Amino acid sequence: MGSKVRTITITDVAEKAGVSKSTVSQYLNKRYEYMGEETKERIAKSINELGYKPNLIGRSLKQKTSTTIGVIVANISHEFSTQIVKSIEDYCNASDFHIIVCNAEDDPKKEKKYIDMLRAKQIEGIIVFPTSTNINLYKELTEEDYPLVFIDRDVPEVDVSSIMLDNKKAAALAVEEFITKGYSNLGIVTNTTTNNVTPRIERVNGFIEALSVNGLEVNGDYIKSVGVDKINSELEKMMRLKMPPEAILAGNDLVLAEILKFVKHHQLKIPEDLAVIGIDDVSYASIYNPELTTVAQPTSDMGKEAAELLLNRIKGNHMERTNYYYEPTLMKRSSC
Amino acid sequence: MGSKVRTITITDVAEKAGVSKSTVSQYLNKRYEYMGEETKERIAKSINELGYKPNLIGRSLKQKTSTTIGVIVANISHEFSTQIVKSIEDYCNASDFHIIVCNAEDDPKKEKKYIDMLRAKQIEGIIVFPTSTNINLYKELTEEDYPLVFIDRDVPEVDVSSIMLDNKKAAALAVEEFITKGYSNLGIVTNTTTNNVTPRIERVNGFIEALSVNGLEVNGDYIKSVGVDKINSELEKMMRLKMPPEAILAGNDLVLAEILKFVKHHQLKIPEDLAVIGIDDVSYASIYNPELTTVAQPTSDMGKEAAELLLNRIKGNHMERTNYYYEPTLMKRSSC
DNA sequence: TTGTATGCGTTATCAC
DNA sequence: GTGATAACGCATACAA
Repeated sequence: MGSKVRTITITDVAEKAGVSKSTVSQYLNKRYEYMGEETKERIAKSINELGYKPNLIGRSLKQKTSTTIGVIVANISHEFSTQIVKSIEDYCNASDFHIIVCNAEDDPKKEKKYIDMLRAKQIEGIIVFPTSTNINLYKELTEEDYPLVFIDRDVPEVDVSSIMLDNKKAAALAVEEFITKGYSNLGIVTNTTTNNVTPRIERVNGFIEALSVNGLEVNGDYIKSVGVDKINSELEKMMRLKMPPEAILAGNDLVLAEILKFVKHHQLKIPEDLAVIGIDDVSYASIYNPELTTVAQPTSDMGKEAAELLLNRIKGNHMERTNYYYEPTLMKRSSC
Repeated sequence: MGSKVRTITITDVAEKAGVSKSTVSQYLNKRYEYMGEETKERIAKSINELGYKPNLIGRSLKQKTSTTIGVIVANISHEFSTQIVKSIEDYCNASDFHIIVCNAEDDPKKEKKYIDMLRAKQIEGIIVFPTSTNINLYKELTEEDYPLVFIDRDVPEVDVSSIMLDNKKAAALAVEEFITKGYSNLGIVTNTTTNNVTPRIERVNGFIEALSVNGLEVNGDYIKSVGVDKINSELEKMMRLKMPPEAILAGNDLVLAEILKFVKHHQLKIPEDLAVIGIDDVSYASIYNPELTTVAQPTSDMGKEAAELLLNRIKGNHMERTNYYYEPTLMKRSSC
């Protein structure tokens, strides 16, 4: 371990205290019940003097637990991800669990690699932002009864609980706000939906439903799901229509950034020339000019729930698969 | 690990293949030299059929290595931190090392807790954004020859290499840009420097030096290092001076956000009423109105260097303590 | 109340 | 070329 000093073990403590290894082990695990006061003190003293630190690897091997869970985020560059991670960590910290954060970078291969690694390290469970391409891998894990919780996205084919935003409602909130402000030609731009990432699909569906419910016409030209690199050209097309949209809902933070770039480049005014709402309450929403109206996710609650669910599951409380839908919040500002 | 299925081990593979554990172990560790082709094949077959996955905990215990390093970030909410983490991860990934990310939230107690935990888990080394309050802890680690690398901040009292921005130069770049654009009453606002966080101090010093070098007067009223919650009131004071500053350098992303809030609240125009440059190239710099001139850190190079340094150290190449100063880049945009 | 013996899954030594 | 055996650091059943 890099240290030249011989690492000191429970045996050293035992010798120094003049007791056996097992007694020291009992002490470490706070099974004081039948232990003499004097023994306790001698052990405590030896531990201190030797600077003994228990080796968790030894313990893990014996007990087959590691008090550690893994978190595989789809892409750590999203603010959403770091907020969730922070919340998971808070909860785990309070429960004396550790977390290993892995960044799959939207790559199923990397995701698989990390899952394998975490299992090999005897990590007790994983919270995943699933890529939806590793369905068979997820199935394998559930068949082996390996504790797993999804967050942000759902994988219907697999029997795993998922913590999600109520994406339909998020879109509906935005649509209603647009309508309240007097817009009726509404558009939505999201990342590509071809790889079945559920939030994107649900947001588009929620958007369409909300239009219908509010008696507005659905215009296919105003609905685009494309890769981030193609957003700009799609916006070009959309805004050159005879009747361009008056307002656009951005499916996430990256899409929002693309839209703002477009607006800036064409020197449009928000909201006069184009009204905008973004899903995800980006860090600069309230300092942007104009301030950006957004739909916020309760990341803190969502992360906590995911961690709680997983830890309970690890502690043996088996529970049925449930999807948890969290309420989005409209942050009214001035971009609409 | 939660699986009801009995976990299958090297022994099972050995039995099934009709060889001994040692032979299987050799195979796993690719010491094929004296191994019969046929034996290899039988082992490979057994591994496949049984779905055997090596248990890294067992290996760790025996070999006293974990091929894992820890990264303790001061505060994961800074974009800077996630960029660094991403870069470290890339490097480690390529070297088949794993990383455990911990978030100290600027709390030395948490930092200590994480360091203890990582060591107990036999993690082979740590990259830290140091809080500067755990000096004795760092000293202990170096005395035990435990691999450690600092990033972002320096701790002069401790014999550990550090990867940093050339903070003085960063401040100087901003000052020069201000001067080029014709401003001469320059100010700087940073987070509080009372807790000895070196970048903040260096940025202020660099700022002052750059003023002198360029023949400008240093005005103490224009130089503020205060907690984030006090920035607004300090700005109020500063801008109410008979002669307020024409331009302000923001010490980091959080300070920049506060300044932008202030500007917005007072309906000032950037750069006409107040020119602004921020250290840290925030994600919204190029979409803000106006686009924000910033000083960028080469996060990718910095993270890579930190990882490389630590991994080399772990592999035994002892090296003298060195501080690495990385070149900042001025991102010329329109806020100045 | 404490000690002895054994095993967790792996690798390393050395004999065969 | 391959296999017995011990060891890593710890926890636990059982004995004392």
